[in-house]
Amino acid sequence: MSEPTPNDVQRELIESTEGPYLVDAGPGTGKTFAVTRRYGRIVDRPDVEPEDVLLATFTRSAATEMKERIVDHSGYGLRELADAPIRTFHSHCHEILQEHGYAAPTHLGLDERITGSTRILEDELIEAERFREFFGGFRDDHPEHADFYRALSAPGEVLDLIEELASKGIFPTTDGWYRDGESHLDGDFEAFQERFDAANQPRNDGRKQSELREDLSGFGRDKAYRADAPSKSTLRGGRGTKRLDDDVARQVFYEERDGLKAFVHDVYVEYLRFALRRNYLSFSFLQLFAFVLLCEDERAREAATFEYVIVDEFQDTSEVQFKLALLLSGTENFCVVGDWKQSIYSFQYADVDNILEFEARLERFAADLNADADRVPFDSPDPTRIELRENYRSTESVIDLSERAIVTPASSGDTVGTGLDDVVALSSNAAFDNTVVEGIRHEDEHEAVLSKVQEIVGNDDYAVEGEDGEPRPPEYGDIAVFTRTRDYGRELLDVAAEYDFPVAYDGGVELFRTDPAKLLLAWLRILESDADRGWAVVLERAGYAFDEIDHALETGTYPTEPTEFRDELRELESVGAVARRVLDRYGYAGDVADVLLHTLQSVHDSTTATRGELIRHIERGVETGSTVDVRATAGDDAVTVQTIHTAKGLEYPIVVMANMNEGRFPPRSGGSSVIGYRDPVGLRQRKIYSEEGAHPHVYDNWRHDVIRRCLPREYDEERRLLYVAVTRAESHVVFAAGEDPNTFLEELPVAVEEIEPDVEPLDRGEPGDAELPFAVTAPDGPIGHSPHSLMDESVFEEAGERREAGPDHESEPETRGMDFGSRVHDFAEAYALGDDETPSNDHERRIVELLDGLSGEKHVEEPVTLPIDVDGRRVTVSGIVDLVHVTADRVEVIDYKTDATRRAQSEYKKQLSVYYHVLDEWFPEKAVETSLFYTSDGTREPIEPHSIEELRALVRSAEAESD
DNA sequence: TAAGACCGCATTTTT
DNA sequence: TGCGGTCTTA
Repeated sequence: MSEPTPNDVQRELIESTEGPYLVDAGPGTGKTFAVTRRYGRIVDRPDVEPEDVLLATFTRSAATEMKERIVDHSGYGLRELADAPIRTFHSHCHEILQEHGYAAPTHLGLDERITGSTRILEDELIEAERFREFFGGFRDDHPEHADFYRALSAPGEVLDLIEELASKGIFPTTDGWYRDGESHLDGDFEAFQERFDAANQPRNDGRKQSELREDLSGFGRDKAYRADAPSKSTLRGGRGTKRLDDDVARQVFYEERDGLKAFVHDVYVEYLRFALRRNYLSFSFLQLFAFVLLCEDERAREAATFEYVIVDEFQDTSEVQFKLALLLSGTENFCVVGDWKQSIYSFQYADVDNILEFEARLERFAADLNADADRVPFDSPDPTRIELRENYRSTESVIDLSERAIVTPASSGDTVGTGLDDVVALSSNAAFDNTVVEGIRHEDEHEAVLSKVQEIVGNDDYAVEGEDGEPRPPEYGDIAVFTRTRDYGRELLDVAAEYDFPVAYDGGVELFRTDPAKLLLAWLRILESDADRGWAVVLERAGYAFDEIDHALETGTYPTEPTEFRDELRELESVGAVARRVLDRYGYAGDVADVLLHTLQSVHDSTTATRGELIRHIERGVETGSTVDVRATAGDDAVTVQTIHTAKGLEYPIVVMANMNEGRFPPRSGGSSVIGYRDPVGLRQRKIYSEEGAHPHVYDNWRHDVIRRCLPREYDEERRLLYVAVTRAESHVVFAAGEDPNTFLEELPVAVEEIEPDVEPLDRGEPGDAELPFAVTAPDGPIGHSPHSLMDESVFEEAGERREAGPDHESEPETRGMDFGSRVHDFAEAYALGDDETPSNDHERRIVELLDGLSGEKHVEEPVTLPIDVDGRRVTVSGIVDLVHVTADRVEVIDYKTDATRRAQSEYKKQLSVYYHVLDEWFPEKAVETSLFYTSDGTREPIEPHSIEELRALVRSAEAESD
């Protein structure tokens, strides 16, 4: 498409180069066009050189695109702009540190230096490993923080916190906190109280309790608090009470936090030191040191400032990036461009308030930075606001739909903070508007999507705009299917492959968790040692039943055909050749297979890895779920499948928004994080330790449980995600759901039609899955003979159904169709891939038997019941065994929870007594030991189990309680 | 209207 | 583990 002439608003943006600007640039409004023209206009002036203008972007690809577009429309060539500061924040920070950063750490009191050899650590897995290593040493050196180690389940939680603090501009110094960092850690009581009061208003004219009180109806459920916590009824007041006492706000906010702050401070500053000594910087530390340097070193700042600063995709910037941008501005010529409705990277610390509260933040940040020195030129900034309103991408109907989407509640009870008033209305200038917006629904959602696509292709009802501006019937390549999750995308690809359907995946793939990778791993294991775990997978895949495989593994006699294939593989010299043969055998072709081959080949080439090392590499990849980028091959007429995040910035004539099913992202929360930071409440600890007693124990923090319920629920980002998806569409939007459409789909003005999927298989002449018809005699005859594989759920569904229908299933009451099937499946797959698992039913025990014996620790979730005679009556204690350690002659249950103790987990003695008896029952032939296991530091302490008499007493009292 | 029991479900990805 | 939603009971 040729570049249009700018409209009036674009012209204003292009020509108004002096002073601060906030540009609201909605989707399809020609933002890149205007920004690159603006840049060109600035640098084309005789007194301005490219090095006077910073154009900061969020991603490398955006930077590259900007550069290319500028080259097209300015007097500068690509070569002249090669070193121009058109880059990401991170690479610019790197640049600054390279040039002036040598002594940057000294401003925090650190003696270490940043040198030319300091590396940027890009791989987050490697960083996590380094941090674990660091944290281990830190624990040894700092016993004074022992109380906090006990509250952590993984060091990664601390690293997350450090990165979050860094993204906010909260840094440590060797003897305290940088600038006003500490005040942020303390939080702001007034701000908190406001939220508390808002959540604590009775509703329905005082007839209904406040939201906060209602939320706290689960107070203490599945929790163990210390004795000083108020009881649920004390906290909430008796029945009929409508709100919490005002004093609760104060009670929960003010809490001893010095120890916590000291702990976080020490880890933070020591990790900075560790990284510098190891000569590396993480992405967040890059920004941290650049910020400190620009703040403290006037000469460096003067050298680093620009006459013009333009920030693209401003809605994706973090707080510290906003401040960095200010420090880099030598003048007030500061222009930010973005669209708050497309801010979907909060997990990346993007802070949507940077753009929503731009004016206020600009003033506040500038004032903060100028508090003790004259650092930034913004005196009383009065930014001009420019709104790009003309949409060049979509029809009016699509724009209308997107504007509905941004104000649609994400769930029942979700209140939308923003109204349509906050949305800059866009107008379309599409040539025609024949937009179809529809919803389809069928249980087999993948098939439904594919048949819909088939219906659309070549159909004039879904005509799209051709090159000449005239309508033409759509092709596969015009259609994109968006999903929230990679998993869904992968499932869709699998189904599409069955029909030979032209689809291409675009984005990150958990490469080593794909079927081709699993099969390749199996064959490598076979080549290495004829490993049972390899053969089991291969034979499963080839269609053998458990008994047949059992027989083969026991006797070590494998079917002829795969044995020959193995020998054939042995002849091959390179791992790459092996991989290619294996993938060929199963008919794997296409993007994923290509990337797998490429990845493995490059590992092998670069490190001359042995086969064993390659196996470990894949195993590690499976464990960590590391992803590799797969790009859709351009030029193919194929449907693009991608996550919404990947699709940002792209456009397609037709968008299918898939997986509009019940179940949303949980609102952003600390997850399993124990120590967290939230703006109004500062640094908080979610778990606390008991300080007294022989058995230090970690409890939940009741204060935190109240506080978190006062904070607003964050569904906004989901709405924005939907907005991004819809606004990718030029002409048509199709929503697709499986069983239950979600609230979004229900609330939008979209008719959802129940359709009958009917995908017509295409034959594009590519190899399909190879059938391998060979048989082996099994001793007891096959359980079943349907083709199945460890990767194929349907087999286990069948197995489950058969079992349910069969005569001998009474012994396993929890056996239920799909549920059962997927459990066996998960088990078999996990086991085959090397996870430790303990069988919980006959099927699983069989799998283990046939996949060879296993010793060591196993996670199980086995419900157990222990019948005991109490006062002549037979009662049952029930619970869940969680973690077992088995060796040849000894067995030990490490973690057991009774149903009662699931609610109050401190009742160690009761637990131990119960599992002591359970173990005897389970493993009559092995010596049974009991031990106490603290997750925090891995130590085990023996405890005397209760006698059966004491146990009876416990049961009696438990019964009395429940009466 | 409130409280309790129970069930099902647990991300996205860039530097 | 930990929560939100829904269904059941008070």
